[in-house]
Amino acid sequence: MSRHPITIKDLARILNVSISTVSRALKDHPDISKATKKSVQDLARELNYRPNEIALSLKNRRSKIIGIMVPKLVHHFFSSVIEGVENVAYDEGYQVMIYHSDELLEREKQLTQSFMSYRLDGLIVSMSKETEDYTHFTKLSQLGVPIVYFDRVPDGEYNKILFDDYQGAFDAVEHLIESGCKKIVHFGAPQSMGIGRKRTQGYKDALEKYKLDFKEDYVMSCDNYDQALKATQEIFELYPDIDGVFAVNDLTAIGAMNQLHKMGKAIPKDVKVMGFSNEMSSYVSLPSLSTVDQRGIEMGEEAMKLLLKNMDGITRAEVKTIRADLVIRESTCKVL
Amino acid sequence: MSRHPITIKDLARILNVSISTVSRALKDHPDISKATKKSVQDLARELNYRPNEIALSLKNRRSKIIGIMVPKLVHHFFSSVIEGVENVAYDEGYQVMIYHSDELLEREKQLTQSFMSYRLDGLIVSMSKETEDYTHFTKLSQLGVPIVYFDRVPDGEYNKILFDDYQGAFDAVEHLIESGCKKIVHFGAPQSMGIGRKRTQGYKDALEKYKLDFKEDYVMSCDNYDQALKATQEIFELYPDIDGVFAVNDLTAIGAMNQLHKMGKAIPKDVKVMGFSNEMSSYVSLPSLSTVDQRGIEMGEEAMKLLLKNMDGITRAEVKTIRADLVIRESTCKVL
DNA sequence: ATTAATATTGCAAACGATTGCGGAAACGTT
DNA sequence: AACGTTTCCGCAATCGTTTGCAATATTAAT
Repeated sequence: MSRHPITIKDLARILNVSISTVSRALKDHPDISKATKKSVQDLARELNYRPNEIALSLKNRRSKIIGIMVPKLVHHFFSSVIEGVENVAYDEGYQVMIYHSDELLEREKQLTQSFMSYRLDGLIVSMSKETEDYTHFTKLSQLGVPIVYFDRVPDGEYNKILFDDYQGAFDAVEHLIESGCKKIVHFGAPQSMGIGRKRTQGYKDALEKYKLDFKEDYVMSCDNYDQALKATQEIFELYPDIDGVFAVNDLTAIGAMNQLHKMGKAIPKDVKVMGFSNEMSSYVSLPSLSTVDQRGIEMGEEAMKLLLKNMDGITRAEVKTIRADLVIRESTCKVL
Repeated sequence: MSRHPITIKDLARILNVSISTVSRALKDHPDISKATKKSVQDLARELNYRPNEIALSLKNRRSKIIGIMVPKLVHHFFSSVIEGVENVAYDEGYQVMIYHSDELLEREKQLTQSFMSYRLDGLIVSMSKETEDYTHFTKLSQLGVPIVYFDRVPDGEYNKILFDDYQGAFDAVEHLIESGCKKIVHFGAPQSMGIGRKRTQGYKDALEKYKLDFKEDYVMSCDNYDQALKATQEIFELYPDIDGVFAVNDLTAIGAMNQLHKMGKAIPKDVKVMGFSNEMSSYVSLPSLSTVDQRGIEMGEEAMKLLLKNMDGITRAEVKTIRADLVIRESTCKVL
């Protein structure tokens, strides 16, 4: 049944008018008589005519599509950013093309090429873990493509939407302290990653504010579930009187909780735990995990708004920071 | 810096040849002399020329893009299907456009319109929960757009990739029985949903095979975490000697486990629990949850392969079923 | 009735790329 | 020198749409 979708030409042929007349009639151009307009519009409706966006893209040199590139689809945070972007984009008549780099630099480069070939109008991107050299993005910028970075961003003067990792970490640790913790360990991401550094710094500064002793030993490089099991075992054998854990993400925190449970420590009675991200798992863990919400939807909305601004021609680099929200659950409950 | 990307015309102008010559030189057409070819190709490389896919789409009446429409991005299952689709698509030179219906029928319809406007080459779709009338998809088919449905599919003769929900459920319950359970409740999705019916049927048949008594009371309509907390409370107060739970998805199963824990029941000693889907949470729950893996990546790969077949002109409807894989973890451990 | 003004409509180029066909050199053959 | 081949290249149409400008038809003004 490969019948072509109907085009403006078909309408013109059927009604025995020129294609320009059809085109103008469809957009209510004043030059066209009421009668002609009506007949064209009626037929268009009847035949379910849809303009060919491809042809329009070619003609207008813009696609009305923007791209969003994320390193992982499965993370709740990225999914919610996408949702936020879509919210704003759809309202403005933009289509969203999702690019999934899968944390692969090669894939990322390949996708930027494809991005260019399809002449999308703008790009929102969070870089892969592997990405250190980001010239494939700056090249796009130089060609006049508006880009907004979020979360995993490059250094320098670019449009960015940032999550306030430092403040989130600070608040999280402060909350642990206020809940009664004196000896808090930190399971952090490698310090080569921006979020690793910032969250660790927040941890340190919160300790300092409350004059708690900071030990190098209390900071472990550990950012996933399985690593957390091992790291927890190790550190608690070394320092059995630790009473708080601040992890760089939720799964790491849950790993710590599960291992502590196995070691006979009660949460939150003996040890309090905080995660980071507010993934689904933190809601259903046992006990439920206090964490830091990254407000992904809001982040996506802000990113899209900033992109729209840039597509309108405003080019000065702008940075917007999203503040963290603590989500307090059982794992940090004060126990009387 | 809104300089246009360079086109075949630019190359032609610079080298003082016709655009047809450039076009042919770039594709190594035998009509073009070695010398000309070289100069064209060299310049193209130097100027980083990329063909305008939009123009090609218009000319060829095909976009080399396929769409995949999913109701939710955040579910691990859908994310992995997308990954599978991408794997095959990229190898075949197709770009993947992800459509996110967000479980909204309205959005779904809107997206199919947009899909048409962009003349994508094919569509892989899992329908939203709200979708009962799916004529917006069959209309696309009638226009010659190849469609492959997966997971949430319409009734009738269509291309489908199905997960064997019945067998997965059967195996899951059989596993519970073999682990020693005698009284197994089922937390199921509404019977209006296909997966609800099929998984419940698998549950019933497994019971029958082992001559276990089936009670209407043992089947509860309950398919999320919070509902599971309440349902578990209710059913275990009524029937304290239940020793097995089979839930329609992982979060429901985890809800059951957490409530049971609160009620002082030990898992897997007193009660064994099985989920369905193999989401991340099932790996990190306490105890870790036995579940049914839906092999999303494979499903995506099969879907894309079937779509490719259809885009090549094979039109007979085909149905492919993916068999379930049990993932055995602590929640169903035999306790000696 | 003639001219001017206005209301409608169509022609054709453009967006970037492909491709059938025809044409012009350059060559070899007699 | 005249012809046929071969080699290489350009013209122009095409995909679906928009739009400046020219052209025609209609009405009003004289």
